[in-house]
Amino acid sequence: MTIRVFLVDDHELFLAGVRSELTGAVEVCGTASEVDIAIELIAERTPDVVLIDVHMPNGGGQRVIREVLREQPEVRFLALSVSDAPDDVIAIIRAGARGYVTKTIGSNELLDAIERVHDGDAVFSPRLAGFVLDAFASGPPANLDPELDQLSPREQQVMRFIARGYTYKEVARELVISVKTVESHASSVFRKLQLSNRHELARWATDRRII
Amino acid sequence: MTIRVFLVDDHELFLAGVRSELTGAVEVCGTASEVDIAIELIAERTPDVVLIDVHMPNGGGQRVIREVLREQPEVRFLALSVSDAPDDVIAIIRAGARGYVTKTIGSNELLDAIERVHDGDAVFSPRLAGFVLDAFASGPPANLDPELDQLSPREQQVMRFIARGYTYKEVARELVISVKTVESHASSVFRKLQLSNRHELARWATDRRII
DNA sequence: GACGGTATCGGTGATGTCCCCGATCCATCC
DNA sequence: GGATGGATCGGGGACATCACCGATACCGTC
Repeated sequence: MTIRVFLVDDHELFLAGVRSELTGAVEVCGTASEVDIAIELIAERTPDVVLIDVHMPNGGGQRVIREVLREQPEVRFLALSVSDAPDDVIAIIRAGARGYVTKTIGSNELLDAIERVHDGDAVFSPRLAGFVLDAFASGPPANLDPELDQLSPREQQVMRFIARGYTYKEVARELVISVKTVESHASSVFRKLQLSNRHELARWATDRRII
Repeated sequence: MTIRVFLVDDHELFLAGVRSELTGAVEVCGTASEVDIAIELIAERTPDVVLIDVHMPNGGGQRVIREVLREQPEVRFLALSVSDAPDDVIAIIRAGARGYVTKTIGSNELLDAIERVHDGDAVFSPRLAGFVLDAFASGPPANLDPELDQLSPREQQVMRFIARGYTYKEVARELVISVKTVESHASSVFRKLQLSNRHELARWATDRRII
């Protein structure tokens, strides 16, 4: 099946360019040039991969990533930026992006990067690779945590609420499912992470900057 | 009644000097020249005020303050240091010290500082005062938090355990009291801080770097 | 000596937490 | 096409949490 890709960039010309380059190879299921619209549309279209610009008014790519991952942890983000500044890379990876490439990239390489991110790889432009490894050594970026991958998307979602101190009832209301289902997911989370209660989970999550 | 004072400094000569200067005016109930020994002896002797050096091997004065306050929140700490570096002052105050004076101080002024700390005042060497006020403006040092003073020492003690995720039963075992007493203290804490459950308390405490 | 605050302990009861057990539905994999 | 695992839901039960009662005792202040 073709990969469903969503594009976010505040430069509409660039958006159109990328769209025409990608069409045929992947399914471009939507585009947005504003942060708030992007968050809404991604929730609606449920793409596999989101190509996202870093610098945008009203919160930038980071905000989109955080907002979307809270509700849809299974969406993969690939940052696409003109900048190769370390701070930008760190910020966007910490927000939860799975990769970072500069806009100098060619369409073939971009397609390759999209496929690799879709398969779960972390992708970085060659000249960023060395720097990224350094950053990993000092502080591991949140979402590439192998322990998190043990959890199904739904379990991650429930886990984030529990760690924030929501009661099961509140989580059930948020996700529009039954309390018993929340209990099931919570039990799975505890078992998989080898934690014994929600307090340990809260500490676990804050230590890893997941919440 | 005379104030019971404990001295901690890794320079034994200095320790002896201060001891002889203070004896008569206050009761020196013990001294220590190592961090671990200090923690043990303070727990045993329960002094009113601890005079403590900032720079020491194995954790420094900060570690002593944190460890002791966890179990004995009513003990007052007065830092006594050769340094007047802003970083040192910030660190030790954040750890929970009630005052900071340099070793250039005379015995009369030191006695006065001890009495004022014992009475609950915050004491700083004159040339540090301006700097301290600046620090307050940017980030209020943890333990001079007015909200914390609403809580009795016992309540603070219980609060710290609760905020760390201990169950009431575990707190009861730690403090060797009944579960019902822990519940009473917890209820008082919630009422005084206007919080409704332990999760809010945990967030409240971490926001203020109390735990 | 009365009063207020702290520390201690107990009972009752509603609700929340977490475990055990069960079940159905659906997508993917071999 | 059956096996596997995820997502959904339910019952029952042990225990934890927290509020609202109550009580006694020790302090210090006024």
